[in-house]
This record gives sequence, C-alpha cells and structure tokens, in this order.
Amino acid sequence: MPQAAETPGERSISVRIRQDIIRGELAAGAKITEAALAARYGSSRVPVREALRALAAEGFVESRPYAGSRVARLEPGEAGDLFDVREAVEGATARRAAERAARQASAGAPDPAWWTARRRLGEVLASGDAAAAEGRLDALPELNLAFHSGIAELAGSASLQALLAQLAGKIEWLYASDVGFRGRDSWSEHHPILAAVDAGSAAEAEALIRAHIRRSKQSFLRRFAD
Amino acid sequence: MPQAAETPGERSISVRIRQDIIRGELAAGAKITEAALAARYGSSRVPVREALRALAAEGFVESRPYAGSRVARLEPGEAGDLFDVREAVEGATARRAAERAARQASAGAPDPAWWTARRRLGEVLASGDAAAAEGRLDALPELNLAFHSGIAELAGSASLQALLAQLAGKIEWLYASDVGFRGRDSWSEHHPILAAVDAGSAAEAEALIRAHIRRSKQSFLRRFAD
DNA sequence: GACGTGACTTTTGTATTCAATATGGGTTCA
DNA sequence: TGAACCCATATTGAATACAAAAGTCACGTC
Repeated sequence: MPQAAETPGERSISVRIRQDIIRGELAAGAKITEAALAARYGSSRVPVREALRALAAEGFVESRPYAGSRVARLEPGEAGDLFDVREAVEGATARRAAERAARQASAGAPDPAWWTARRRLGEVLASGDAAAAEGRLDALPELNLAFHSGIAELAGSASLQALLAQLAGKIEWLYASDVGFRGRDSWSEHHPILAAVDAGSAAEAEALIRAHIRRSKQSFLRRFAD
Repeated sequence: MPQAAETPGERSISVRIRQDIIRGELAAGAKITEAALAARYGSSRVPVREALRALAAEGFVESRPYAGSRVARLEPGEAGDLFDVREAVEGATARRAAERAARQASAGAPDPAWWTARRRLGEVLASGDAAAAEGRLDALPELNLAFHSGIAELAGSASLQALLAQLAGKIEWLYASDVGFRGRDSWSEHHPILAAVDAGSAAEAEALIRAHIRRSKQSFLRRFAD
C-alpha cells in the first residue's frame, strides 16, 4: 500500500528518534528493533535504518551487525567530561567568530551569509531577554541552544559547528534526564560574549564563553549531586 | 541479479568511502551521486545511503534533501582548532584512564576487559618502539592511532572514545592532504604518558598528553606553512 | 534579445521482497 | 542431571521497484 504520500520525510525520522531518546521515551540501554521503530513512526524500515546509522555515528545508539541496536548509555561520570570538551569546542568557535567579525569590519567584502547569521543571533538574544523578563523560563533551553549554535555559525567552521551540535545533543540528554535548566542568571552572560565577538576581541570572547560554560558545568554538577 | 552473495558487507561501505575521502580519491567538494558510489563499490544504493548518513553525521559529507551529497571541505584554518579540541578530549580521556587505573589497583575487582585493553596497549607501545628503532616510520601513523584510542579505551567512556575516533579521522584527513607524520621523535613521548596512567596520576597524565598533542599541533602547523 | 514558463531528465526518498545471520529453546547424549 | 548440539524463529542486511522532488533545457512570449 503506497501510503498516500505524506510529507517527504515528515520531519526526518532521525530527528524524531533522537528527540525520543533525549526525552527518555526510548530508555537508555533498551533494545530497539527496526520493525518496532518503523511501526512507531509510520514508515518502512529503510528510513529507520538510515537514521540508526546516523545516530550510531553520533553515539546515541550502538549497533552490532546482524545483532540489532540498543539505545546507548550515558555513564554518570561522563557529564563533567562532556562539559570540558564543550568548553574547548566553544572556546574555539568564539575565537574564530571574533576573528571573522574583525575581518568583516575591516575588509570591504560584506558576505551576506554572515550578516543574516548575525542578524538572527541578535533576534535570538532579544527573544531570550524577553522570555527571561517575562518569566517564561521554559523557552530558554531552546533559545540557549540557538545562541550557542549561532556563535558557531558565525565562526564559519563546518567541522566545529557539527561537533558542537553533537555535544549539545548529548548535554541536552543529560539535562533532560534529571535537573532543569540553569535559567535566567545564565542568559544575561550571553551579552558580553556577543559584544566581544562583535568587537573582534578573540581572546576576550574565548575567555568569556569558557567561563560561561564552566559555570554551567558547576551548576549542573551541583544539582546532579542531589 | 542477486550478486552471488559476497561477504556480508565486504568491509562496510562506510569504511571504504571514508578511506577514499581521506586518501583524496574522492575530492573535497566533489558532488557525489548514490548511483555512482553504488557502482564503484559493487553494491546497491541502500548500503551507500546508510553509509552517507553516517558520514554526514561525522562531517565527511554534506547532504541536502532531494539535492544530493557532496564531499565536505576542510577549511585550512580549521586545522588548529581540531588539534585544540583533540587536546581537550584526550586530556579528559587520559585523566579518566588514570583514575580508572587507580581504582583497578586499589579495589579487588579485576575487570578482565580492562586488563586485555591494558595488555594490548603495551603491545602497541612495544611495536612502535621496534618500528621506530628499525626505521620503519611508515608503520607509525597507524600505531599512533592505536595508542591514542587505546588510552580512550582504558578510560572506559564510550562518548569520549567515539568523539576521539571522529577527531582522529579528521586529523588523518589533514595529514593525508599534505605533510607526512611527525614520526620518531613523537613516539617516545608515549612512554611517560602510559606510566602516569598506570601510576594513577590523573593530573600528570592529563598534562603530559596535552603537551604531547600541543607539540603535534605545532609541528603540523610548521610543516603546513610551507 | 531576455525573461518567464513548461515539460523532461536526473537523482533522491521510500516501500516491498528476499537472503543471511544471530539468538533462544528444545532435544539428545554422556 | 547437566551440558552440548541442532533447529526454528526473529531480526538484520541487501537488492529491486516505484514515487516524488529538484535541476535543466528548450520553447514561446513580451
């Protein structure tokens, strides 16, 4: 039955599986069969297989040939390490973003892609300010993600951007598994970071974002201790 | 034509595509069609698609829905950043490996998996010593990779191990694209690192491996400048 | 002559089908 | 009684067939 042609991918199976893993609807360590996932998402096994390959490369699932897949386990001790790595990655992206901003300012080449990214980042920052002011704290995690990946976009490094996206997924998984988001106090720290990037102060931007992430780590580990 | 059933995956298509990208046989930025790859590797499109999804997650190819895939580009400026990230990742793995070694020594739990990993690592170190002594420098890159992933295995963190494997792939790509390997002088630095891990000196192990990688970075950038 | 519009071709996305392998239970033999 | 072996079944791996979307090029019109 050719299935009446819904949307081309109906929001990419891999995205939905990743979400369900992060939300805990697919429990860590659980054995998952392709047929079950196909039924769950209303598709055939082929898109599910492709999604599982991608998720395996990202470390969300583990597969053995002819022996099936299971949801990966995130060991408790890894949390701190993930933040450490994220600090290094984002430090590099902030530095590169500042360097690129300096080049944008000096050279006569406008690079429209850079400007749209910069404009979107400004909108994200404003949205977050509004959300924090109005007490809509549940909107902040998504905006936080948008801010940090926006910085990576400004850096213009595909490798670092992809690496950060993976780390962000893992860290979102950590957060979802227990404590809530750090919230309002964290958001205001974004302003000086973006200011340093705009000013082209590479060293300052790197130092600021590293400190920002270090505080997130400490806050997370403190809550995690409970 | 059901194709006479060769080996189940004939060495995993994704591995072969990744190799061909690293070796430059699939040029950076080149547009690749699934049908062409399927013909090249003598399979159908389905395994190729799955491989491309995994490689996209690793950042070796870029795909847009209904618009095909292309080999990613590694921008020249990213080299330094990749080494920075690797320094952070491997610093974390060395630290965790030392902590785990200390637990192995103190607790009565032998953990056979740990011991086999440790034994293999000793063999890798000995093989590298022999290769360096006999001047077989072309054997060192692979042994170097084995040493560093062996440390990650001792750390026992699946996330960090997977992350490092990706970084190693990218860095191998860098090396293959131009300069040769650092070689003999680098290999001897592995001994004090493993010694610190064995002794359970977490801080020292981290400092040593970070310095080791920083030297690799400087050596690479120096050669790259030519 | 340039631009917009249309069909056509190429390529990707998905479903269905068949083959190969691992896993678990039952049986048999020591 | 226990352990090893074999077979049935479930599940993955791969190939083929078909549908949908995007890029391309020619044609007609302004």
